[in-house]
Amino acid sequence: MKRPTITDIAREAGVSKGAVSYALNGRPGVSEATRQRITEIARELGWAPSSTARALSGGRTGATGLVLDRTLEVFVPALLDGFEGELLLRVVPGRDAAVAIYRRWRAERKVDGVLLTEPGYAAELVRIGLPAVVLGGPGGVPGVPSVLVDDVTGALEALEYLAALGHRRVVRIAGAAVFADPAARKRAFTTATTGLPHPGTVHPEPSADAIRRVLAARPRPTALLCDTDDLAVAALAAARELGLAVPRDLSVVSWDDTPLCRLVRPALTAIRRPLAELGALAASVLHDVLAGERADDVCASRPRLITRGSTGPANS
Amino acid sequence: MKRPTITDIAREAGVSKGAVSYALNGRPGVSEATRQRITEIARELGWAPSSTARALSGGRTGATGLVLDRTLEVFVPALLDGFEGELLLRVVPGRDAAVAIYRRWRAERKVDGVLLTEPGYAAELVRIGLPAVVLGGPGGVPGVPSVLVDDVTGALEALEYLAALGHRRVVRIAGAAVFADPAARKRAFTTATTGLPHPGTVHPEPSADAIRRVLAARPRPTALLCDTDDLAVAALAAARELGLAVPRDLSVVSWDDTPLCRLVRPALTAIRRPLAELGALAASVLHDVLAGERADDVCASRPRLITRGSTGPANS
DNA sequence: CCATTGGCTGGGAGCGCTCCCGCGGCGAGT
DNA sequence: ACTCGCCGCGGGAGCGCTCCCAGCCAATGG
Repeated sequence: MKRPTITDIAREAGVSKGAVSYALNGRPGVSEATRQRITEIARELGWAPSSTARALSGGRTGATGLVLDRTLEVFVPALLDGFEGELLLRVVPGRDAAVAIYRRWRAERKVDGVLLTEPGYAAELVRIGLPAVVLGGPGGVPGVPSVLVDDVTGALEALEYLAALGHRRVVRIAGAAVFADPAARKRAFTTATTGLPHPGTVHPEPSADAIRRVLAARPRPTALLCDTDDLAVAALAAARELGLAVPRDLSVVSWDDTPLCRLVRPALTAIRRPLAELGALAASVLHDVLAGERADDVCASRPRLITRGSTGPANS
Repeated sequence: MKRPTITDIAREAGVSKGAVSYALNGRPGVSEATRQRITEIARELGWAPSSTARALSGGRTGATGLVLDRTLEVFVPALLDGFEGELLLRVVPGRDAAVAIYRRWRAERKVDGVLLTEPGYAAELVRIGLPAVVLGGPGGVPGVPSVLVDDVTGALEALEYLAALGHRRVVRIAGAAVFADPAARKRAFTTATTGLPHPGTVHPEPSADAIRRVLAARPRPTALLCDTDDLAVAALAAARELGLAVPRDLSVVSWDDTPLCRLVRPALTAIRRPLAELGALAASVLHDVLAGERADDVCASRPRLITRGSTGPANS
């Protein structure tokens, strides 16, 4: 009942361990006939490579690390969906704890590389010497490529849609958007709204209070573009408290389209970002980095606007 | 710049590898003086144990596996919060894929054990030969202990609270609650409501349609106890569509208290389960199982009722 | 004073795999 | 026909750690 090793296979096949290793890894050094035979024996012995032995010998663990801040919870499944391979996950309370984990992972050779959920860590990771890929953030640190979502076209599409509905006073509620470049969003929003008679403004505070204040302004905005789904839900709540009907008096567009958007009433129109694709891209970029190839920033396909009940024609 | 190994430490300290190993692992066999010296040298050399070498030699990887179904997304952070150590995470589309992952993890010695999010896998895991712990579900499979949340007292507290508010017609909306034993919840609900003039009923279908149908019944229930936060949000939406004001015409109590409960309006009264504690318990129980000790089911501390705006006095 | 005990320690054999080195054997070149 | 070169494979040395075993020395009892 003991687990078979390549030594067992070698004995069974009458060859050496080395030959078995080459054969099973599909690399040159053995004849096709021998390879076939070895593969067959391995199959019927039920052999599977020991990840630990591989890791020791090869210096690679095959796992990628992800240190999570609590705010990201909702996005992990979507991200992992596209991510091939295992993720070693760790939830930490703050920045120092995160850096400590990165250090330890590096020292203990626990992971080959890590995914960063915010660009602020990139420089630190370079210092630690752990390969890393930034999700969604702006690049800039040499050796730490980013995988990006094109928030600019996403924002443009949403704003064009709102413009077509007659909205002229659009306010963006900026917030702690994950996998996003705040500067890019801001730029996209301001350039897209410069043609409007009442240029859209950006509100920097993500609190519910801020939303109430925005809605109390005169003339009142007819549409909100919220950086996160949470903010959009908070906006719905604020509108309700102020006696504003959505979408009659106010249209709300959200960013991300987590399941939450379909649960609330009215259901939220949202800019859906291809998060699964982001995960897949991150995996392949990290792979390139580990292979020693120079990896550049890559961009996922454009977001799509999902229209639901929270948007409608402007009414003033 | 090479990473120090215990051999380096041994050379530096003038002792053998074996002595270093014993000293750094705090086990008997070396004198206290030698241990001190070795520890000091290890520290100044910046030594950290190689997890891969440990895993190869010791047969333990130190990692726990968690295969995720997409429905659980929201709970992972809370769970991990209490879980000490790393979790190897994998999202899969269905049951077969999950079993395949378990098999592979076992064959490749990727993880020491796994956390199960539903009891249905327990028997399979025994067959595969992977140590496992069931989160929240009913036990029953020998060798696979469960960590439980006391849903009975949670349900009782909520129902007592509703009774005190004058509610006599309470309906439970059953759903796909995670980390829970459906049978226990049902039992708790039926026993707690047998004293009421209109005994509470359990509706087995978790859809929004079902909720609408429940609310269309005459006499209409005055309170709903929803198995999940999603269902509670759906209930709020359904109530709204039917012109029912919450909490004036209908009180809604939710189970779990994810952040969602505070975002919607009215904010949801919820039975908060100690999920972080569940994670911590799971870690320690799994530890016991791995140590070969017989582990029994354990129960986390009782849930707490968090009252918010979705509940109020009965109005009919 | 010598044998026995017991605490410390050095040596070394694995754990399962990768990869380098080198050796036979075969076909091709002159 | 002889040599050269290359292909296919065997042998073995690590990777860093754990843990068993035997040897050493001091303390102790007879």
